[in-house]
Amino acid sequence: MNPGDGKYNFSDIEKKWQNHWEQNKTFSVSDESDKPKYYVLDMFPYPSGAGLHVGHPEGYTASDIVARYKRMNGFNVLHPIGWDAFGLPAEQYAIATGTHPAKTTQTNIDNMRRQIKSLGFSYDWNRQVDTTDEKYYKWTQWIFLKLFNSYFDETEQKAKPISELVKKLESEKLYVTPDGLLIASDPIQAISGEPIGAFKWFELDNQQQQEFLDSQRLAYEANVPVNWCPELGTVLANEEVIGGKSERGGHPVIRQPMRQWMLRITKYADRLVDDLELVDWAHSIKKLQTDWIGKSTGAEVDFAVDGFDETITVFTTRPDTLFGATYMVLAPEHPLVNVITTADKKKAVQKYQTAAQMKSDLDRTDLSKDKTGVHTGAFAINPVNNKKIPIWISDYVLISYGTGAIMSVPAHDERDHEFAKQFGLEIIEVVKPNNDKTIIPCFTGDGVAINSGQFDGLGTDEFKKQITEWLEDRAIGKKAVNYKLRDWLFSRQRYWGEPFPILHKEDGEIVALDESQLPLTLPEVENYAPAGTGESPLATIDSWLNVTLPDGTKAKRETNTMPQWAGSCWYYLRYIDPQNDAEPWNEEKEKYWMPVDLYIGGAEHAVLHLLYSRFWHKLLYDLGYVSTKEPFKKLINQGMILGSDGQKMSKSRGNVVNPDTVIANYGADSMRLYEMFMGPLEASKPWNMQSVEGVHRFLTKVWRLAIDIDTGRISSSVIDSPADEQTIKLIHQAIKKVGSDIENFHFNTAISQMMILTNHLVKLDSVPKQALKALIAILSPLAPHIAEELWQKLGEKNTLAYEPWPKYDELLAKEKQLELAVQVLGKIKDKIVVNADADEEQIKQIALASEKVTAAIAGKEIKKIIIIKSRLVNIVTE
RNA sequence: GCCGGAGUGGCGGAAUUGGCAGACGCGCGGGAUUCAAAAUCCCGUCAUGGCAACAUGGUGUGGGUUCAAGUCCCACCUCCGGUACCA
Repeated sequence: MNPGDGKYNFSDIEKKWQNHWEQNKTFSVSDESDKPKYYVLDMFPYPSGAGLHVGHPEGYTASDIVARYKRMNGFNVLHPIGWDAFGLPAEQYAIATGTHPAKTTQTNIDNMRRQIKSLGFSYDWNRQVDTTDEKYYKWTQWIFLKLFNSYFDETEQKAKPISELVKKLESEKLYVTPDGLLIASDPIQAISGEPIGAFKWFELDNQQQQEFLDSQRLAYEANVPVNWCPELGTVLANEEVIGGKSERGGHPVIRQPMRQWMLRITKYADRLVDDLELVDWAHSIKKLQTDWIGKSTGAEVDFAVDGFDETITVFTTRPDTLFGATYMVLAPEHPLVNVITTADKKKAVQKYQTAAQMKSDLDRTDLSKDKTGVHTGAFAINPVNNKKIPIWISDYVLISYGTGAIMSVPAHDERDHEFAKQFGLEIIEVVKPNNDKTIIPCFTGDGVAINSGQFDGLGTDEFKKQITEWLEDRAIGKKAVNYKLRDWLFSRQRYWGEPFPILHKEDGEIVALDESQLPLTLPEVENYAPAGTGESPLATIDSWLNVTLPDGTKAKRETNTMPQWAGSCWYYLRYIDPQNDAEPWNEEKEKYWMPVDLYIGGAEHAVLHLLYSRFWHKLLYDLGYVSTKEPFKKLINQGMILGSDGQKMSKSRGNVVNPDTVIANYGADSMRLYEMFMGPLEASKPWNMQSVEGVHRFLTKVWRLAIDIDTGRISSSVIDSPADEQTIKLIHQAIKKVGSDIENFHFNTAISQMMILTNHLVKLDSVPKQALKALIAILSPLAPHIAEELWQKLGEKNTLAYEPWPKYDELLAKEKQLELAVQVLGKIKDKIVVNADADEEQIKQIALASEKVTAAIAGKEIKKIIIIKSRLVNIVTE
């Protein structure tokens, strides 16, 4: 061995321990243990061709530190990783090159796995999941079948098997109304015997029964408007449409209804809001979800159309402003538009409807600074005062919210106000502010009713209550709730996704595959491009598409595939029992591991992924497959890592940092430490390569503290003798602070504290072995490779991974002597040193004895002396 | 526009939640070691004035509460993130 050979060789050390952990299956975790469980989950990555980005390891490092810390504290820790591997990039690459997406995906997974492994995370690699693996998506399809075969029981507010609904219908506990609603045959509900106009189950023919059941399923088919590009022969996502043209090629895109699969997430809207109370998430994320769901309470009101039998129902949150409704607006797509439009207006209305159809949802909002609209020529009757009000159409009213129609109160709604100004419509004020005398042009707040007949003088809340009753008494309105949340459009016209386990019979009947027929795997195709008919490439594979059922009838497979969200909706459950081929997970194991104790991931998934998986979880809960109402107990969103220029990292800016480079130059431990040292986990912060060097220097310092770099053996200055008082104090302070900082996710200050301890230890002539061991132990969750290596060099045989977290003594961590600031009127005049156990009187005497203090208070009267033990003394003078 | 979050040295950030502002790290300046360099170590580093002890000011801006404010209250400015006519 040559001088210097024993220096900190991170590459060898890190490789050595990564191999050691792998070969010894150090982090493979058992489902049976006496220890308390702890489930730490990372948002699993999409295996992109670009590989890992420095943003990924931030969350992964944080969760790994917690996982390792919890292991050392006696928990049985489940810490898995997997691959969210369906996705557009692999499919686009397939369209361009003909390479099977599975092949691209596998290459990318291999690369990303190598990168993740090179960071030394303590994942249980036996539990990897891959959403594109048919052994995995078999169960994604299984959950889809659960959705398809369930309905939502409104009275119990939970999902139930649709077979139970059939039983209730057959036994005539429920009837079906002509407009497809369920009503109870219960005598309380239907006082005078049989509900009028409702059908008993046997009164419906087979097709009607099927149609009715389909209308109740949590997964259903519907015609919904999509971005259809005839030129490209495909449906486009909203992001792929720019200014009404396709992003690629610039071809026109129209909003066209097409057959799509939908999931009835809206049935869970209330529970998705209410159960946020049960989880420990950042307030801002909860609010984001609540706003997304957008529950609003108000009333539905029927307006008669003058000269027609039809009525138009509107939804309003302000029924108290009914007297101010001076006109009405329908969405251009509203079905009654064509019925009520007068002959002289037909042309203009149709022109407007076509124009609206050409615009995407985004354009309808973004580009229109001025309100547009057309009068239909028809009039409605305001039910509160029988006034005739004009009916307009305008694209500021959305067909997909509420009833697709509004009553317009231009005096108290900004959008209506703007519209009325634009077209010179009447504005009547019906609310005045509570205390304000001045009339505000468009007052949208609560106040007191005016110009509202017998309701004048009522406060907004009271008015709402009374008018709703008034409407209900006359059967022209009722209380109603609406949500911004829409049913989830669940189908994509793509190849690279989970196929739906659904068959369409020739007579139109929809049949689900039996669970025993799963998985329904993807066929091989020649060409990955869309079929051109709005269908996926699957529609072009006749051998896969056409099926003959056992009874001889012919059917076609569903050619849509599921969106990328599907696989990520439940992966945290599969980790619990990833090899199980008989069921998605074992019940006992689920009870043991769930819920996820800590979930770390990017804030970009704050709404959709978390909402969708909560929805699926609630379905599974209702059906008895999972034991918790909510899947994720605690959620942390790591902030974004920016380039050194403070900008978002991107190829075009040339500020992307590749983790491989950092690991090659400084090692995984330095990388991990730096990611955590940058600042608070949840904040976004810029990368600075020089600071990486800083934490690297710290690790080198720890290494030299323990190791003689010439021999590579434990340094002769490390001795087995008791530490001095100061050292003991710093050790105990460090154990305490690092532990509590990890529990609170303050990794940056935990590292600072270890630096303080190390800076002290290197100054000592001899290093007490116990001090060194404590430092290594508390460093190990953050920088596990160097810690394991030093631990071993100190003669320890076992991995540090399950070594108990060092204990600290509160008394020993305390300062014996305290330095207090002495202030006069809040300004520091001097500092004094007192014993930690000094009482207030003693502190006072010492403080007043200070020359600088006596000088400062000379000639003044002392009014008060404030003593904050261990902090300061403040002398208040006249 | 609306809703969140944040503004602290040259930079990243600390500050027991109302109690010594700037911990820790980067950078920078000076020094030691070295033939020299790298590495390492030591000293300094908020601003202004002063050789210095020290004094004064200082946490986006303006006001307020308090013995005491980065922290609490009111108004405003800037940046970042989300959202987009949801009646």
